[in-house]
Amino acid sequence: MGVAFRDILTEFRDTVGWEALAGVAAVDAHNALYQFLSIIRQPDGTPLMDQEGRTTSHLSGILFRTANFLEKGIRPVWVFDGTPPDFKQETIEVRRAIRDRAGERWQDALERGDIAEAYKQARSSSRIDENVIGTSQELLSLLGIPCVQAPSEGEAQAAHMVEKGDAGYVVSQDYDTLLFGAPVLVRNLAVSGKRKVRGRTISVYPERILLSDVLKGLALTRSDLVRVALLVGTDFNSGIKGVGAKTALRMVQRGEFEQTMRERLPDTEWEAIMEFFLAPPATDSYSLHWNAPDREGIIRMLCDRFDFSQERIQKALDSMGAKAGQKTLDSWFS
DNA sequence: CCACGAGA
DNA sequence: TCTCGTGGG
Repeated sequence: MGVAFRDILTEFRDTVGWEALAGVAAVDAHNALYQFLSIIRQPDGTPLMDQEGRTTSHLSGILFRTANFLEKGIRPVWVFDGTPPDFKQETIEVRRAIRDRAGERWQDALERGDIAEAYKQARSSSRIDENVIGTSQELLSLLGIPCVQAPSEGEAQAAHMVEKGDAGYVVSQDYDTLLFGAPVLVRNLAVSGKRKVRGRTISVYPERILLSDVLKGLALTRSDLVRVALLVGTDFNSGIKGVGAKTALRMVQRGEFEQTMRERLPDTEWEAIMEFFLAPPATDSYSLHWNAPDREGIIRMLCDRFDFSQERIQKALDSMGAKAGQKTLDSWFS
């Protein structure tokens, strides 16, 4: 999921403090929701659920993440996916198959009592359905956070909003938004600063990537960067087996892109994908307004409907209210 | 993921 | 005061 650019971007990732991130952040909703759904689980893989068995992991994630963002002076706008381009269909089907298989393996692992495997498979089985989208938007609306509906890919819309200056940066774990032209990408925007990797916990800091640094540092145009992506594989095409980011970069720098595509990926109609990355559908019809959280509405939704603890929710709401009060509601929630 | 309490 | 483990729904 997402273009595998990590190996060529290491030197362009600078860690930044939270204070440098105050301002408007365009959140890649699909990426954030997937993160919440896959990670907010019990050790055996069971997600948070209400008494009726409806998943609530994403609601927990949204609430506390939003509280933290507002506390740190970050005003999020969530950008949701629209209709994917036709050439994404194959990827979508492959992912569905992987997800379904993971669901089966999760059950198998549970029956065997293999908890670690169960957790791993459960994560991969995460699915962002209409219900997740709907309840997420409902909660964000109650929190006073604006949502933008992308005509096509959310990452493209988020990139567009940063290019326009309506947001300072895109928040996503994936690098794809750079391909869509996002001038600034921020990753690892999680509060805890810790992550479990194979049992060990390591510290992670927010990291910022400037597209201009990447292009300058690698001596590439944005089209070239997309060419590298096409060789390693994107959401819209599978790349060349055995070719990673470093090899692909070398190929592009040597001007071997078209020949390599012709020889190794003859069935990929890359011109259309390239055009999509360079000039993706995006809309200007959105309005960004942040409102004070609707405390009672949030409690009705989370506590009355989804069985959240009233005490916990009150505390989270208090932390948001405190910050809002400091700057006066009008200037902050404009 | 995040919050919170226990224990150092 | 900080780290770590656990529960959250």
